Amino acid sequence: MSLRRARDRRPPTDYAAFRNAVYAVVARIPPGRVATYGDIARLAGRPRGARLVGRLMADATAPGLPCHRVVAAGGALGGYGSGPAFKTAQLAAEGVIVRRGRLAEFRTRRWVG
DNA sequence: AAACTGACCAACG
DNA sequence: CCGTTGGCCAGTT
Repeated sequence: MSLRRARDRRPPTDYAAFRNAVYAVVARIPPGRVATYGDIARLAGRPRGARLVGRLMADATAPGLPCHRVVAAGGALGGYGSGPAFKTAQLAAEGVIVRRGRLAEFRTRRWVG
């Protein structure tokens, strides 16, 4: 059989299914809690798909999807279509404080399913 | 078809 | 605690 790099690329996942899985996971993040793009990717079955999750969030049109609860690794804020100030405000409304682009208490606020 | 582009991430210095 | 670097993966040029 042909050698494949140990790096072991892509389990053959189809994008549509992955997208649905991502939406489903994001919808389950409780208010006042957050998950990272990488967390979502992993929970949706694509451990190295963090960037794809970012794309999906950027494209997401689904109303009511709490994409503001999806943040970057290490407790950084991560991006947001309507700007970081808006994301910060939405998090603040749930009691999650963001200072200098960092989440306070990220460790304990993080939701891992 | 090759190069570029992200709402990313971990390792390094 | 910053900034850089290399890797990631699908869409867009």
